[in-house]
Amino acid sequence: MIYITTPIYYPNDRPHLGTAYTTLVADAVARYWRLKGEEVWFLTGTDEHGLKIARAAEERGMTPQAWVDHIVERFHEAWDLLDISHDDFIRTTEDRHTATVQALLTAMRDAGDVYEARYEGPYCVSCEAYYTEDQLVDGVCPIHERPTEIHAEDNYFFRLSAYADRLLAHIEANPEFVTPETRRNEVVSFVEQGLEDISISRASLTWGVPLPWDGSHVAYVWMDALINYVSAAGYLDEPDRFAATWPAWAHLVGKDILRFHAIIWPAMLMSAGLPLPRQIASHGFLLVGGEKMSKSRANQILPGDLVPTFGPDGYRYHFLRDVSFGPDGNFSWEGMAARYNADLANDFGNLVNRTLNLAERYRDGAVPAVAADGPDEAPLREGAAAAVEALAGFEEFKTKQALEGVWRLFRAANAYLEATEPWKLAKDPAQAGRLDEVLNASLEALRVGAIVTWPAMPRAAETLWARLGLDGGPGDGPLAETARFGTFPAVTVTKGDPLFPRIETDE
RNA sequence: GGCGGCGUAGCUCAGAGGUAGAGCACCCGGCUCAUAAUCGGGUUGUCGGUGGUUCGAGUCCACCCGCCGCUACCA
Repeated sequence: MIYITTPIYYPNDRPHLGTAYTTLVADAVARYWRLKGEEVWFLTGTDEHGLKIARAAEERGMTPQAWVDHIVERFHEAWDLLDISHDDFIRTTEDRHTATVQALLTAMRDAGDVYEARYEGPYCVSCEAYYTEDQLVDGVCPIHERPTEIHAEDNYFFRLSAYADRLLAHIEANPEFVTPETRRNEVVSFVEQGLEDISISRASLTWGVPLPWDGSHVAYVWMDALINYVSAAGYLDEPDRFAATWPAWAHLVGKDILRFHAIIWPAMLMSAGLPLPRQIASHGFLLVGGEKMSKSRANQILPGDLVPTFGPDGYRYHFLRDVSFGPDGNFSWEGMAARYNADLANDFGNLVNRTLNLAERYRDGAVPAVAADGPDEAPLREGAAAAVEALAGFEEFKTKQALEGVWRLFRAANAYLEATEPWKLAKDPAQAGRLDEVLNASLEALRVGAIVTWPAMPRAAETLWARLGLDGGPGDGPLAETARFGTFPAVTVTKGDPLFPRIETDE
C-alpha cells in the first residue's frame, strides 16, 4: 500500500497557494500510483488544537470545537475546487485521533522516555508563550516588543536526546529518508550538534489532548499533530489496516516543518516501537515577486483567485509543470498564463480540437478500427512510450520532468498530422483507407494522452475520454496495459468545445 | 561565526571531464484540419570572477564576489 500524506493544516489560516501546492503534489503522485495499479491511501487533514485556535474561538464567543467545525469547511472547499482525491481527512479533534495520541504517548512513557521536569524561560504574557533567549530581539518579545518575564512550569519531557545516534544511523542507512539532499544535509548537521530533550505537554492550556496519566496537562500541539499519521492508519484499533498501511511511503512537508518530521517524529516512533516512514519529502516556498507570501505583506494568493480563470486543470498543470519540488519557486500571473496558452491551449487543447474535428468532418466521428504501423507512425509510438516512461518521475516528485516528457506525445501527434496531411487525403477518394489509418492513429494518441495527463489534470482527461466515446475512465489503469499504443476502437467521437480556451493577455 | 546550497541563452531551467542543451520568447519559411493554432529551420551564451590540476574544465581543486537555507519547540 502506498500511504502518502500531507501535513495537517492549521485551520485558522486559509488554504493559500503554499498549502495547496503540498496537497496538489501529493494528489498527483497518489493518482499516478493508482494509475499504475497500486493500492493507495492518501491522507490530509487539519490540526485543530492549540492556543491560537482557542483564542480565535473566544474572540467570536464560540467554543473551540464550534469554531473549528466552522473553519474546516474552507479546506474541504479548497480541495474540492482543485479535485483533490484524498481517501481520508483527519481532524485532530476526532476521537480516533485523541485516543491514539494518548496511546502513543503512553507507549513512549512506558519505554521510559518521558519524565517530568521544570521548564523555565522567558515568557511573554501577551503571547502566553515561552521564547528562547535567541528569539528575543534586544531582550523583548519579537511580536509584542514588550519585556518578557521569567516563568516556570512543570512539564513532561521526551528524551529526544537519546535518539540522536539512532537517527543518524537510520539516515545513513537509508539515504532516501530525507529528500532533497540539501535538506538531508541540514537534518544531519542539526542532529550532529546533539539533541536536547523537548517538552511534550502544556499545563497552562486546556484546548488539547489531556495526558492519560496527568489530566492537568494537554499534549504539546506538535506531539498531537504528528501522531495524526498513525491515527489515520488505524494504529489504535484496526491492526490489519495498520499493518497494510504503515510505514508511510512518504510524508510531504514544507521546508519550515522539516525538523519536526525528520527528527522528532522518527524519534517518537522509535520510542513507541514503530517502524519509520520510508521518506520525508520536503519542498520549498512559493514566492510572489521574489517574496514569501504572507498576510502582512498582503501578497497572499488563494487558489480561488486563479481557478476561475485557469480552471482546476490549468491551476494544477502550472504548479506541477513549473515548480520544482525542492527549491523555492516563483509564482506570477504572467508566467502561469504563458504556460497555459503554450502548453494547454496550443499544444494539447488544439491538438484535441483539430483531431476530433477531422474525425467528425471526414468520418462523422466514426473512424474504423484500422491501424497502420509504418515509418509515419513510429514517432507516435515513441512519443507514447516516452510519455509513459517520463511519468515515473512522479515517484520522485519530479512533476516537472514527468509532464515535460508527456508533452513529447503531443508534439509527435501534432507533427504526425503535418506529415500525413489528412485534409489532403480526404480530397482523394483513392486514399480513403489511408485516411482511416491516419485518423485512427491520431485518435489513439489522444486516448493515450488522456491516460498520461490524468494524474496532473484528471478533469480534462476525463472530459477527453468521454468525447472519445470510450468506456471506463482514463484513470482506470493499469498504466502498463492501458497506455500501450495500439488500435483505436470503433467507437464514435464527438468534438465538443475547446478543452482549454486561450487566455487573452494584455500584450 | 559554523555547516550546506545556488549563480548556464532575454525568461524558466537541464547538463557534472571529451565539439555548450531543452521549452518559452524572437526571426524566416511551409501548411490551412485547428483555439492568430500547427510543422520545419534559424539566431542568442566571456556556463558569476580569478588562478590551478589535466591532452582536454559548466563539469575537479583553491580563493574571491553575489544570493539563499539551516544553526531547537514558529502551524
